[in-house]
Amino acid sequence: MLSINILESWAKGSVVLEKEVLSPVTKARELIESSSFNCSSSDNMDDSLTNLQWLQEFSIRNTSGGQYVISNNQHQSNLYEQHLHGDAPASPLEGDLACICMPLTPGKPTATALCSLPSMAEYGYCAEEIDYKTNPHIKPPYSYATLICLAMQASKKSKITLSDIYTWITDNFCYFRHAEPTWQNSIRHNLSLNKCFIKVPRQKDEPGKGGYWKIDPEYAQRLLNGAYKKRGMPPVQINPTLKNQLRMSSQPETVPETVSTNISDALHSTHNSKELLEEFENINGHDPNLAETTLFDTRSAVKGSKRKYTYDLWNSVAKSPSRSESTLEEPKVLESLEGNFDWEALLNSVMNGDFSLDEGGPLSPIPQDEDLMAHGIHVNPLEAFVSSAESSLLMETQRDSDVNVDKETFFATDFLQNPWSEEENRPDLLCISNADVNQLFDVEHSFSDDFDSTILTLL
DNA sequence: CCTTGTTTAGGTAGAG
DNA sequence: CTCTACCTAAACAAGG
Repeated sequence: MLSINILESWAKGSVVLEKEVLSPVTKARELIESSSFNCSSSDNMDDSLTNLQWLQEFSIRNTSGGQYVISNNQHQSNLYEQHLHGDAPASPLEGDLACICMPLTPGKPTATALCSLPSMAEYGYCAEEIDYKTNPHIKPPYSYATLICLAMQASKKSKITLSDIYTWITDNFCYFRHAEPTWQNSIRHNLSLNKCFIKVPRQKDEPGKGGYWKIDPEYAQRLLNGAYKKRGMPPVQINPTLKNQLRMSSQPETVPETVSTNISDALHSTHNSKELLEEFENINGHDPNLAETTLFDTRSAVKGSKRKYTYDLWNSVAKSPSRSESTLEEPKVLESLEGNFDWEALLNSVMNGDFSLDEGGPLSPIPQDEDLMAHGIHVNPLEAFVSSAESSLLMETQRDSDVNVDKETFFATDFLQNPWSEEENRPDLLCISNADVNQLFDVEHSFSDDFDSTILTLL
């Protein structure tokens, strides 16, 4: 039962997580993956936030350790076929190819993904898994701001240097190792222009050049009553320098790794890119871009014919519809009952206590069966997921809009309010609280000792 | 000289 | 068509 309260506390900013209780969900997800759960939908790919297809696409980590379970080829082929024919509903992670499959190796920052976009097929990436960590051809579908934020989160530090950002990105995304260094200019541009990023001057006694960067908590406060905008995933971009090469080859060419992929210890590489992205998605509705737009909803003010980049989150928030309004406008509920559903809703259902996972104690052994508890009743894990999500969504419709806190915004706000601990190397609230479902389900990923100490601190 | 940081300018693409 | 989000390029300055 604790997992529910855990997540509820998590939503409130105080996090209580246990290691073992989530394993049944892992099992459940395995079942979901292996099941023939079929979400027939005519939704286009942009309806990703209310879609269950992506859930089916999840690969589940093997709880026994070792290699992660990767989606079987047949499954991938089906997915690809569906995408090609346009009849496959898009997942919240539609463009987030890194989030479809799990790393092959625990703790190894591989963003393995199923390629399922026609543009990728054009270059021979059909039904292939893409590992952003090793694949230099495909540009990760994440904005620079997202990447910066991920790097910051990965650092587990309150501040991070520009070079650390570079390092993290190149360590986790092979594309940028092979790409022209202009992307670094874009990174700097983002840091400077985006008001959510604030520069922390380096102390005089600190060696090195340049300052540190962190997220401005002020904007977290401003975001409290704000809304966010969701934007679809950017198109997959092929490394232009490799396009011709890819065209020449009918098979995706394996480009040898020329750069070591070792992650800086200072960056606490236990957070790989995929996990971080998932965390963001979990916070912000599973859309990495949403993560960005939530956290760094930028606004460019047009002055005459000249655009000035202000990246003014405050203006954006002020002009955004109220939270309740945006909630009322969300058509997620019905869609979810029609076969599309929101992973966040599922998560919320867990938070609301609708979804009981553990019949033992907080530290009870990992159950070896696939049982789940929903409202005290044994249920099929798959059913549990679906029913809990649906019940949650139904409850959502009946809830007063004032009471119905927009958890996406809340999570994002929570993140911005508590981006990082001031204490170096201490797992901050974000890093814990937004531990995504994958991580929650991931026994192996586990929780560090300092995590436990942090929980005690928070309590 | 290189890195870092700021600023300006122009472009693409999706959504309304 | 406009707005918005995001990207790319480039110029420039400052500092190690």
